[in-house]
Amino acid sequence: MIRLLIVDDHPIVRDGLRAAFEAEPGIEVAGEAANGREGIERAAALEVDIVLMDLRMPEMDGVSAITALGRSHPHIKVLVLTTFDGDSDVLPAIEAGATGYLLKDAPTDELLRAVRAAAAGEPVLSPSVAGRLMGQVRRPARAALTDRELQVLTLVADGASNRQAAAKLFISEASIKTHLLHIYDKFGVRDRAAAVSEGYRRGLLS
Amino acid sequence: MIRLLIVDDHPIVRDGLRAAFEAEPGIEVAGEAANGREGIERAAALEVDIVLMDLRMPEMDGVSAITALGRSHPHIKVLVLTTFDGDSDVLPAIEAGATGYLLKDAPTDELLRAVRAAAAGEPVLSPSVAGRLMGQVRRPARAALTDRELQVLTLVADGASNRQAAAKLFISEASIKTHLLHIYDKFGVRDRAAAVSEGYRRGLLS
DNA sequence: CCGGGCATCCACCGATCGGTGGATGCCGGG
DNA sequence: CCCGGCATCCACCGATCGGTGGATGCCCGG
Repeated sequence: MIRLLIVDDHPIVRDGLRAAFEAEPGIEVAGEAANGREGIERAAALEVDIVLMDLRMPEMDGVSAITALGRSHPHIKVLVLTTFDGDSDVLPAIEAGATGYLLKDAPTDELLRAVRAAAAGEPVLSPSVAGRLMGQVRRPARAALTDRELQVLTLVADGASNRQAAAKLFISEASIKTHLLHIYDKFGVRDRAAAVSEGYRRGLLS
Repeated sequence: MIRLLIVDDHPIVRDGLRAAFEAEPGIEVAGEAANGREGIERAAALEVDIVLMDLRMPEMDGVSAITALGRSHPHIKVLVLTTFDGDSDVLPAIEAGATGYLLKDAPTDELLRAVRAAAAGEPVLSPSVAGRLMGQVRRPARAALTDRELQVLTLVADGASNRQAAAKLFISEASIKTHLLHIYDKFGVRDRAAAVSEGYRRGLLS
């Protein structure tokens, strides 16, 4: 019997998932949780085998929860189940140790197969995610911004000139420019407007 | 008997909703649809009273579907049911004639009350949406961009200089600058980077 | 102990941008 | 029929930005 934990902040999604598994032989929904923190607690307490985890949740997001679970209970498999095809957390989730990645618009039987596959230790990727993964992996590996660079980018997105950003961060205008140039490099763009755009697309801004 | 149509591109969400209503006396789930186009067809064919409509869907989005339904079948009530609190289509949906607006993380009983209220002709707003509505309404009324302005903004977001944008649109650089100045006005910003940022925040870019 | 990543600073230059103050033609609503 | 919104174009100027090619000090990890 595969013991399952559903972690999602939307009651409706939880209900839908529970309904999908309820009738299924060999799979048992052991419990639910509405955020990452609850998810970690219950995954341990209920001794589950598989966790179905949403990424965007209050309290503690999915990626953090996956990281924590991986440390404390490395035998528990985590299947990420998210709404967004364009979700910017796809890669972080996999890096954090997710066993698989599914989109919520997957048909129910694909869900069931995925859970069984994950229980057997196989990695699971929905086709669209697999495609994105391959595309991203051959890319420069999504250079992450440093804290400082993100601060600068945020200020620029809010309309600050280099001078104003410098004033807010108590550093010189020259440093702002350097940070921006580094950001341009990492993003593969040539000006602040495109950098802001890329920042949103990568989920670094909002 | 209230006849209901569920329109959402995620089978799991449809299942969850169907399960929530199945047991409910006086409410009958007459059918489901996976996108706006199907939704319009089935709403008419199945003679439903209420449509539960997601906004983000392939083929035809929710706002377009609501607009079309409002024209062809004004007596059918549409309840928007979306995942995102920060969804930028909240206002367009209401302008398009949605009877109500709910977030999918609403508890099941709130859903039921909402459907009954909508059937009775009452407008339905989940508290968080009501708050945002009020906040927005007192704001400058979200000046919409013209088609041309949006084209320019999109190009700028992709890193185009004024000159490059001009070349792509077969107009002069001066016109690009004029369009940008109009955009700055409407957005209340002073430079292209902030305009791009605002474009994303308002859901005009992605 | 030394290399490398990070944050910080500097100067100089050409290119671009934003601001101002116009003008024209088209179209649709009052 | 005229006004207003929209798209288009023009010129000019100062401010800002992006590019280049450096430099320093810090701290972490091999």
